[in-house]
Amino acid sequence: MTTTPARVRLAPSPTGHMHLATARNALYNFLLARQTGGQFILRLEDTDIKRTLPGAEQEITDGLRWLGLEYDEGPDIGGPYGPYRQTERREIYQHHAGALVEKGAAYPCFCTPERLDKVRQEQQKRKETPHYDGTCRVLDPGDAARRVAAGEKHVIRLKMPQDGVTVAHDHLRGDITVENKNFDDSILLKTDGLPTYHFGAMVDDYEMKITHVLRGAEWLSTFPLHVNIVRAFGWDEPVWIHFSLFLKPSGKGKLSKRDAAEAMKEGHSTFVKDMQELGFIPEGVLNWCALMGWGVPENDVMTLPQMVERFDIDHLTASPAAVNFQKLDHFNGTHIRLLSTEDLAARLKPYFTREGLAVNDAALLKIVPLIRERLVTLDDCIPFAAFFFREIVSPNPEDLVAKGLDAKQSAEVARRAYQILSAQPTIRHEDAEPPMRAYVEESGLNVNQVFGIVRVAVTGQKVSPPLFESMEIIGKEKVLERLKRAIEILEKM
RNA sequence: GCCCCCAUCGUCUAGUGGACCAGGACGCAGCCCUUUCAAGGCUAAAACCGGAGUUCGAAUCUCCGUGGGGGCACCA
Repeated sequence: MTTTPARVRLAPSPTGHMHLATARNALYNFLLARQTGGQFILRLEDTDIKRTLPGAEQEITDGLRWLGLEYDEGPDIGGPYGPYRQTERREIYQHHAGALVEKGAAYPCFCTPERLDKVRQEQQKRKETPHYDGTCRVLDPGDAARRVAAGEKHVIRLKMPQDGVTVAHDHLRGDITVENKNFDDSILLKTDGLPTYHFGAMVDDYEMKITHVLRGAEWLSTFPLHVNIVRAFGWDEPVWIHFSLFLKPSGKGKLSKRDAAEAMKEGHSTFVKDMQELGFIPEGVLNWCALMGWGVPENDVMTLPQMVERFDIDHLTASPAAVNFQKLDHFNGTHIRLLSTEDLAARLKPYFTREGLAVNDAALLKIVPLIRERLVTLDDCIPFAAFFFREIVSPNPEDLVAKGLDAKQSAEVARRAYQILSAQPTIRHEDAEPPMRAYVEESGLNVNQVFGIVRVAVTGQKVSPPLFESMEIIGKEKVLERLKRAIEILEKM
């Protein structure tokens, strides 16, 4: 276990919806920070102006807060190493890029995008790997400096070593060795003066004193480049960890936008913003995400504090993981069952309100224990408990007819139930159930038939929480009213 | 095409050379409980990608295959 405080960061681009994988990455970073008493930092990699989407930053900060992954430093809360948006850090990158050019480790490049495109196309035609041809690498530094001073458009490229190998060390995967001839002289600073991801991230990780870079495996192929940038400066390297990617449920390819739409049809999503609406709770989502890329031998139901305690960067998984929404359902239901009655009631209330139902708080507190173990998602409270808050229920007439009986016989059962219940001083379940059971005995019918009719009459549905406890909450008056209405329906059949 | 990464039940995973006829979880099947639906309890089926090597001993180390994934932008 790491004991020195870790400074870690989540560095998303505000270019789309906050993805599940971002949540998982945030979680792992958060866990390491909390476990070591370090800091979790949010930094926005917003250097691709064209792709930056309004609202995307808000979605990320909202998503993190909803999940309970509070960050210690970030664009909206500031911190000692700000600003935390890369577009606000231009001079810092320019300063560092200049230093690299000074050292001879980088150089200005005046090639136009059009020329580069042409070169690329020709290379592809010759079935070569596309790469920068090095035209400006060999320019005289003095000439280049004069052209820059004259205001000529240019980018800054890293002067990569051309022979030998680069060995980059990943904490999870060990040494990754790549021959340097496979590298390009990558662009560090774009014509617009903003850094590319590669450069911006390395500079900021250094400036922000990041100790552990925990990110997805999509960065693995550029990892040696990043290491070369850090080494060109002579900076200390952080601990690098590239964890597993999330794959489509089929395991074929990484999650895409299309998969989000597909998942929505089944009441799931790969976007964090949808989770709450779909009735998932942060505890469930977090537990689910945590176990894709990290395995525990036993007791895999964990709350955030428990995860903080047990998380271990030495036991992460390197192989990609196919997402399994059934497992999300399972963890969500499990964590719902772990909530206190008051907590669950408070979380359920908005879902009733959303349906236009007026919630009686005292009743809700009594309802929660009845439906708790039936909920997979919070919005399941509607099919299970909406009837408590409706004035009338409208049962499907056919559902009122018990199996093995006809409408007339069923009406008779309902009438007897009405008599028995109206004769009771109270409708508390301990009072109401014994006489009803006695009636079942003497009638020769079975409990399913009798209780089934009453259930449909009183709740309006075939599936409901336990009948007598439910009737107690609904109240004698309403129960009798609903029974009466059911009798009328049956008599008309 | 080139480069890199990965490989245990259908899926997520435990496993760091002997404690493994491979453990847990989801899902699936059966049973129990039960007024419906759940939840819960019990039981079952289900995996070390293939081949060489190292070793007294390999799921674990090495190599080669195969399969899967990621990347090859003035995107991140």
